[in-house]
Amino acid sequence: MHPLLRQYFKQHTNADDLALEKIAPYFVEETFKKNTFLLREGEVCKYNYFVVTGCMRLFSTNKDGVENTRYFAFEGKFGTSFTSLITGQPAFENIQTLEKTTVLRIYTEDFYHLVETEPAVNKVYRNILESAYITTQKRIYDFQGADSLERVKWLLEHQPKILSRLSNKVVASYLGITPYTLSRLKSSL
Amino acid sequence: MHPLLRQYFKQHTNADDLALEKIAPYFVEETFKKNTFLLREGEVCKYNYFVVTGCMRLFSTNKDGVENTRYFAFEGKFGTSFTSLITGQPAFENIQTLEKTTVLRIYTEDFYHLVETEPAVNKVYRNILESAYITTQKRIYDFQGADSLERVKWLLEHQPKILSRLSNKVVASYLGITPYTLSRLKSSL
DNA sequence: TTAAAACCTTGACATAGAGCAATATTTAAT
DNA sequence: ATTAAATATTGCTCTATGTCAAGGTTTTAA
Repeated sequence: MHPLLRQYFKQHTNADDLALEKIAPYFVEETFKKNTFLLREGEVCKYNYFVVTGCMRLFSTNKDGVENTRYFAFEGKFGTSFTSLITGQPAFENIQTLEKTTVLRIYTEDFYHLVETEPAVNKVYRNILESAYITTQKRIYDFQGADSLERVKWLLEHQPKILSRLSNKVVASYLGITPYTLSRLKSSL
Repeated sequence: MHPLLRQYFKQHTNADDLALEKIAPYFVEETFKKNTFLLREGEVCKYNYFVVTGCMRLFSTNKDGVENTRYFAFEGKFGTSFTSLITGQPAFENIQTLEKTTVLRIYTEDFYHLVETEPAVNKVYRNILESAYITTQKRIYDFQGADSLERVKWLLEHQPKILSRLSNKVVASYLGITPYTLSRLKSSL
C-alpha cells in the first residue's frame, strides 16, 4: 500500500496491517498530465481517487458557461464526484487535474463493497462524508453576505495554498467572483 | 417506536423489528411551541432530532446580524447541527422551530453509540450524511451565478412547500437575498 | 378585544461588481 | 528559440440588488 494512503488509514482508523493488505490491491496508481479530465459532467463516476502528488478540482459549468469550482483535492486527499458515486447517476460536475497529478483510483463498486465489508473503509468513508459536509457548510456560512474582498481574505487565511499555487481564473471560480475582480483585489492588497 | 420513525428505518435499512425495538427507547418525544430555540450558536449540540410534526430550521447570523438559513427539516426528516454533533465543538448555527413542532430527540452519545453497534443506525447515518451532502452541493451548484429571480423560481420548482408555508423573511434568508427583493419578485410573478 | 410587535410592501437612491474591450504578460507547444 | 494560445491587468459603463424610509397589514399575547 502506498505510504500516503497507509498514513491516511492509520490516521483515521485503527486498522491493522492485515486489513490494510486486504484493501491495498483495490487501489491502482495512475499519473495524468496537467488539465486532464478524469470525469466530465454527464458521465457516471466510475472511480474514487486518492491524490498522491499534484492537485485536481471539481467544477461545474452553468448555463452561461461560467465555471464554479467546488473543491480542490491536494496530496493526501480523496476526491471524486460523491453525488454521482452515491446515486449512480450522471455527474453534474467535472474532475480535472490542475497540475501533473498521480492518483490511486478504486472502482466505485469495489469501494462500496469495502465500505460494507471492511470496518476501516466504512470508517474512512464516514470521515470523508463528514468532513466534506463540514467543509461545505463552513464555506457557505463564511461566504454568506461576504463581499469579494472578504472572500479573498478568507482564502488567504484558511487555504493560502490555493491562492499561491493555482491560477486566478480557477481561484475566482472557487470564490464566486470574476477573474477581473480578483485581479483588482489582489493588486490592492 | 413512533410510526414515522419506523417508516424511516424501514425505508432506508432492512432492520428487523427486534433491532427497531432496541433502538426505539433512545428516542424521546417532545413538543415545542413556535420560534423555540433548540440550539443556539456557541452551544454544543446535545441531540439529534427527528421531526414528527411541524418544522424547524438551521440558521446562522453573520457579523452584520444578517441571517442565513441553511436547512429546513419538515415532518419525517432528521435535523441537527451535524457539524457540532460530529466535532463536539460549539455550533456556529442555531436550530429554531418555525411552527409548533413535535420531535423525537436522541442524545449525541447514544446516537453515535448506536451508529457503532446497530448496523441499521450506521446505515441511516450514512444516508443522512450522503443526502445532506448532496442537497448542499446541489444548492450551491444551482444557485451559483443565478440571480434573485432564478433562485425564487428554483425554489418554486424544487421546494414549493417552503414558499407556501414559511415567512418571506425566513425564505429570503434561505435564498441569500433580502426580504425586500423577495417581496418585489413575488408580486412580479 | 385590543395594543404592541413583527412583518410585508413599495418608492427613491447608492453602489459593488459584472461585462466588455484593449493591451500586456505568462505559459505551452513545435 | 519562436510563435501561438491562454491568462492577467486595467479603464469604462451599466445594472441588479442592497439600503433606507414610511405606511399598511398581519400575528401574537395579555
